[in-house]
This record gives sequence, C-alpha cells and structure tokens, in this order.
Amino acid sequence: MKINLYNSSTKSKELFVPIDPKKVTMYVCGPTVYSFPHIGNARGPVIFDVLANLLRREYQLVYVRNITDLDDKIYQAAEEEGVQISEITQRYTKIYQEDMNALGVRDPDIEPLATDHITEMIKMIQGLIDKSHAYENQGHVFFSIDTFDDYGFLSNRSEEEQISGTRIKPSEIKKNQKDFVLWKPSTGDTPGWESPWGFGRPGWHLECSAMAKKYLGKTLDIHGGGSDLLFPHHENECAQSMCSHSGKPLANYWIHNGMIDFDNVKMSKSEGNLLLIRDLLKQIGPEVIRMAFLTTHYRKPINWNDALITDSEKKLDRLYGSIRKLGKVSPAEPTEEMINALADDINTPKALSELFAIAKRVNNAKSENESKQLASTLVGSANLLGLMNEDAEKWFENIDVDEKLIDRLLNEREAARSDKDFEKADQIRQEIESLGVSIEDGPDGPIWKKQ
RNA sequence: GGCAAGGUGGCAGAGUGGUUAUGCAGCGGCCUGCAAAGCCGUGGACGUCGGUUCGAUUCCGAUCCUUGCCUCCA
Repeated sequence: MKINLYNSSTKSKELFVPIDPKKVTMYVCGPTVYSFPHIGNARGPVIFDVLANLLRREYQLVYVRNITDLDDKIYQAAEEEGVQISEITQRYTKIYQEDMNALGVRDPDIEPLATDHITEMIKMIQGLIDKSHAYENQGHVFFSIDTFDDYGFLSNRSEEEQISGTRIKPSEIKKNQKDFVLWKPSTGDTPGWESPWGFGRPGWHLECSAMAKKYLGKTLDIHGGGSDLLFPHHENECAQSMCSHSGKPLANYWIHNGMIDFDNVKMSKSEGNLLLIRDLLKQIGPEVIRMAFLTTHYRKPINWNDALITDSEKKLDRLYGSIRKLGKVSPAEPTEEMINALADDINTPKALSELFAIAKRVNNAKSENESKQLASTLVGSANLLGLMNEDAEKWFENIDVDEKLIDRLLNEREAARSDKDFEKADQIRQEIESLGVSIEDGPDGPIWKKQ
C-alpha cells in the first residue's frame, strides 16, 4: 500500500515514507479542557481516526494526542465557577473523551497531560537558554526567533510579512517583538511550579514539543492539528524543537484539517455560534455527524447546516438500506478501491462513492449468498471510515416513536389490505406517517422507518 | 496590507488534457392495489478573459469573486 499525504510544510502531496519502515509515529494536538467540545473540535479527531485506521493496516502505529490541562482559560473557568482547577480539567477531559467515543473515535495510544510534564519542559527551556536560543528577563523566558534562521518556514512567512499587520502586543521585555514566551511568572492564585527562573508556568507551545520528544522521539512521522494551529502554534513548536535538537525536523509530514463554518460564518467563541457535540447528539445519531465530516475532503472547509445533516442521514439510509433484511452482517476485508481512496490523501468523498458502488452490487445480487458476501464487504469497507457499526434494523428504528402503537396500526392496516379495503389502508398509512414514520410494503410484509 | 486555499450541473461534492464521479432532488420506465424501497434509463457542469495544444473543466497568465490564517481558537 502506497500512501500519499498532503504535507502542509511543502504544500504538496507526497509519498508517505516513515522513518522506521515498520513503525509510524503520529502526534495530534488535542483539546484544552475548559468547556464542552463543539463539532469543530471533533473534525480533526475523526479525520485522524480514519488515518490511524488506515496506517494500522500496514504499520505499527503509535498515536499520541495530548490533553492541554494548563492554560489561562482553564484558570479563568475555575475562578468563574469558584472550584478547583483540577475539577475543571478532570471534568472536561472526561467529557471530551466521552464525546469522542460517542462519535466512534478510537482512543489514541497515549494521551499525556501537560501538567505531568513540567520537568521535561523546564529541561527543554534550560537547554534552549544554554544554546542561546532563549533568554530570561524579569522572570520570563523568551524564545529568541532571531537565533533561528528558518523561523517562518512552516507557515511560509518572511519576517517582513509578519511585521506588517502584526497584532502582537508590544512588550518592553522582549528583544524582538515576535519572540514568544517559554516561561512566565505566576502570581496570586495562578498555579505555578518552581523553576530556575522563579515560580511560574510554561508558555502554550512548549508542551507539545516536550511531550512529542518524550513519547515519540526528536522527529515525528506525522504531526497533525487544525489549520488554525499552523501559525503561530506549530511554527513555534518547530522553532523550539529544532533548536533543541540540533536542527532535526520536528515532523516529516504536517497534516492540517480545515475548519467548520456554521451557516457560512466561522464557528468560534467570538462569534458565539458554537454547536456542542452533546447537544447535537440529542437530535441526530453519531454516524450522521461522522458522515457529514467525511462528505468533504478534510482540508476544505465544511459549511454546517440542516441540509448537510439531512443529506448525511439519507446517505446512511441508502447504505443501511442495502443490507437491511440480510440479518446480522459480519465485516469482511475492505475493497482495494476503498483502501486506495484513503491512501490518496484520505480522500473520503471518493471512499464514500466506493461504498455506494458496493451497496449497488448488494442490491443487484442474484442470490442471498452473494448479497451476504457483498454486504460483509460493504460493512468492512465502511468500518474503515468508522461507519456502519450499527445494526441495520436498529438504524431504521427511532427510539422516540411508540413502537407498540406503530405495530398495532400496521396490523390494522394489514387486515384492511387483506380485505381489499384500500381506502382504510391508506387512511391508516397517513395516520402512521403523521407520527413521523414511513411504511414500505415488501414480500415479507410491511416494514417501517423513521422519516 | 501579507500569506494561503477555493470558485464544478438544482444542492452537496470528487476527479480528469480527449471517455460515467458519487449522493440527494428532477424526468421516463420496471415492480406495487396505491405508495415506498430497489432496479433500468435519462437531462443538466466545470467563475470570466486570453495563451499553449489536434483538443482544456483539467496546464500557463490575467481578472473578478469567496473563504481561511496573520489575536484565543480544532
């Protein structure tokens, strides 16, 4: 299997060649745990989950996704609620994990906490100071970007470009205004740790560099995250890590997923249009959300709206519809086309079209044996995307409807139909449909599904 | 202002130098008491203007428009 991936750092699609031919290391920037995750937070995990599924077929994968439990937003949340910081971080870490699992995202192999790695971060800072890539001033330690010629290579920004339109707050204690903080002092109730530069806490970008090094080594195969992290977060990670490790690249392949818009407006805190995973799952099934993500290529923006949800539901209806009535279907090997589509820079839209092609073959199968075999291939292929994990019959049911009432009405209708009283039969159909359920008559009697 | 991505049929959304994307919706047919589902068939597209080419939606240039990043953000 040859995997091609679009590398943000070279802006081109490249053949994926891991450092170790048998093993792949992947680090994905995880959440800052201070509130409920919204659907934007889920797009990356879903995409990297699919990539992980693909990589695990060929390689031994070590997948690290961190938990940022060290951030001023967390302290603020704790203060607002009047609770311990650990209560906030523990609560929202659990909620994040629950929500991701609900979406069928498998846990990463390692999920490290920033607060468990302060020692590693302090060591890294000291190393940077020793190499003159960082300097201390008034209890702060800054990374000196003038000591790193390649600064800006990842996000493709020259120094002049960064100066024009810069929104960095001027600071008198920085040598260069674009220097970023590695360590800052903590005062009052703000948590902190003892360090050679006094009581304080690390800057935002440092944890990823320190934890990636600890668990995966100096150079990763794949580093992923949302496209909004490209600058400054990943650029700064690169600077720290490369200067700490004699210029060794932090990662060979940089993969960034696109953002989610909500009715054409970017979903963000400042817009106040966050759609929480929890709330959404009260209305629609987890696979619908997954399908909505996979409909668009991961690098493009997704415009989230009701039409996308109905569209995604209908797609799943078609897939599950083809294996309905076949009883329990056990997954088989995915098709070559499916694997090739994903190996081509995670082309999920193409992968979905393959799913529909298999579904058509299931529908056209001449024998029950043949349809069962094809159905197994379909489910196995869909599983690679994290879809079709449900029982087909269950998919078409809806827990919100009164099944007993539907069954009673259906029986009445069947009686009317056998009496050839079609007027009454249609009346009952209308009644059932007004409950949000549609009927399909088949050779084995009627079946129903939510509308 | 700088950097980056994109403009594909009614909608969503892949892809390709000349041949069907795919799903939904539409149209015609089969099946059905009717309908649905399914099956068969079918119409409809590549922002605009130039260039390269036997031939461009696909390559090159220009232009218009949209979006993201440059500030916390996935």
